[in-house]
Amino acid sequence: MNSDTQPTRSLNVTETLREQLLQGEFAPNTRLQEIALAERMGVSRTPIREALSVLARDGLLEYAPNRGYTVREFSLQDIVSAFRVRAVLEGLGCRLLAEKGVPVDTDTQLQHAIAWGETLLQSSQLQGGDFDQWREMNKSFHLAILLATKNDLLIRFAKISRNIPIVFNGSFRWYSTRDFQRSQDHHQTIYAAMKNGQAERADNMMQEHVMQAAEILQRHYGQ
Amino acid sequence: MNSDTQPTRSLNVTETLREQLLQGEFAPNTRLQEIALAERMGVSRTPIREALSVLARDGLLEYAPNRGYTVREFSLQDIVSAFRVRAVLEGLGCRLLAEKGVPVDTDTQLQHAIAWGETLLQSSQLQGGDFDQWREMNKSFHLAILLATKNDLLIRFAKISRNIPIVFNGSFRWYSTRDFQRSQDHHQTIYAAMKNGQAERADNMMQEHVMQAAEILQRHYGQ
DNA sequence: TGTCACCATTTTGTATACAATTGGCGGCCT
DNA sequence: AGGCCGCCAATTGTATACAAAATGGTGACA
Repeated sequence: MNSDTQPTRSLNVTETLREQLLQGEFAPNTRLQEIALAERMGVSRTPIREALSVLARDGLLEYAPNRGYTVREFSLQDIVSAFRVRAVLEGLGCRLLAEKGVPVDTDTQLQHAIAWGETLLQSSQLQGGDFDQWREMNKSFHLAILLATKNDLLIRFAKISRNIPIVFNGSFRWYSTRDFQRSQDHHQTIYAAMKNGQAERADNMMQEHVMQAAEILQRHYGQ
Repeated sequence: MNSDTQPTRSLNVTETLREQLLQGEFAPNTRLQEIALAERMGVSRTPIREALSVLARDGLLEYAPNRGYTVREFSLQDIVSAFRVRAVLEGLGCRLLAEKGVPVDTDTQLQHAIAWGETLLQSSQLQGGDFDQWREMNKSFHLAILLATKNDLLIRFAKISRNIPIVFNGSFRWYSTRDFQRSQDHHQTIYAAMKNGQAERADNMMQEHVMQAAEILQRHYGQ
C-alpha cells in the first residue's frame, strides 16, 4: 500500500486508516481495538493510539474513555447535515474571494479546472464510468477557492466536512450527463461571479451547487 | 487547579492545557516540550503527547514532525477570519432552527437566557467589571441554539471556532453599556425570528451579532 | 429461575526504556 | 575567514512493561 509517504509511523498509520475508513472498509459500529490494529499494520500500539485519537477528532470514529474506539455510523441525515455545513463554508469562501478579488494564480487554476471540465464533458470517459479525472478536476476547483481565502479555519473545516465515507469519492456514480453539465455550469457561474465581485451571487451559487450534490446523493441513497 | 474532572489523565491534561492556552499563559511561538510539560504537570510523556496532538488539531498549537509543538500565534487577521467563519456557522444554526421549529426545551433555555440578560443589564454587575454571569448567559444562549440543530459537524465546528486565545473569554472587557444592550437586543430579535420561522432574518441577525463582537474586538485590539 | 457478587481475562491507560532524528558545536580543511 | 563535516546532547518517535478499568462468565444464594 502507500507505505512511508509521511515522516513518522503515526502519520502513516493515520492516513492509511483514514483512507480505509473513507472507502468504507470497516462496517459502522465496528470496534477498532488497538492490539488487533497494531498487528495488522505491523507497528506497536503507540502510533495506532495516536491515529485513532486523530480520526476520532475528525469525526470518523467515536471514543469512549476506557472503552476505546468504534467506527462512526453516518445516517443519511448526518450526511445531508454535513453537506449543509460544507455549503455555507464553501459559500463563504466564494464570498470572501469575490470581495477581495481573485489572485492571479488562483484565477489560472480555476480557468484550468473549467477548461478541463469542458474537455471531460466532450469526451466519452464519463459515459464509460471513469470519474477519476472529473473527481480530480472538481477537487482542484473547490480547493483552489478555499486556499485562496487564506482563512485557516475555513480551509480546515471545509476539508473535514468532505471526509465522510460514501460521500468521499464524490457520488458521481449517480450523475447523469445532465448533472455533469449542470455542475460544470455552476463552476462557470461561480467563477464569473467572483471575478465580477458579485459576492452574494457567488456565495448563493456555491451553496446551490453543493446542495444539488447532496440532493443527488439523497435520491440514490437507499439504492 | 481543576484536577480529575475527567476519567483519564490524558483528558485532564488536555483540558488543563487548553485552559492555559486560551487564557494566554503561554507566549506565542513558545516551544512546548514534552518532558518539561510532563514534569510540570506531574505525569509521564504519554498523556502529554496525546494532549498536544489534540490541541494541535484544534488549531491552538502547530506541529512539525520530529520537531514538536509550538504555541500558535494568532494575528488580528486570524481572529477576524475565525469570527467570520463562526458567524456563518451560527447563522446556519439559527436558520435550521427557524426552518424546523424551536423545540420546547430549547425554547425554555433561550427564554431563560434572555430574561437573565435583562436582569444583568439592570444590575450593577457589568459596571463593576464582573462579566462572568454575562459570559455564562451568552454562552448558554448560543449553545442552546447549536445543540438544538442536532447537526454534529456544525456543533463541533462552532465550538472549535470559539476556542481562540484572547477571544475566548469574550471581549466583554471592551463593551460599553450600549454594547451590552445591543447584544441583548440581538438575542431577542434572533429568538423572535426563529420562533416566527423567519429563517433568513434569524440567519442574518446572528451573523450581524457575531460580526459586531468581532468589530468591537478589532477596535480595541492594539490596546 | 433470576440476581448479584466475585474472579479471570481482555482491553485500555500510563510510565518508561530504547531508537531515530534534529540541531549545534568544534575541529578540520581549503 | 569561511564553509564543510562529524560528533554529541537534547528531543521526539516507538516499543513495551506495568497499572487500572471494563467485560464476561461462573456459581452462590434468594
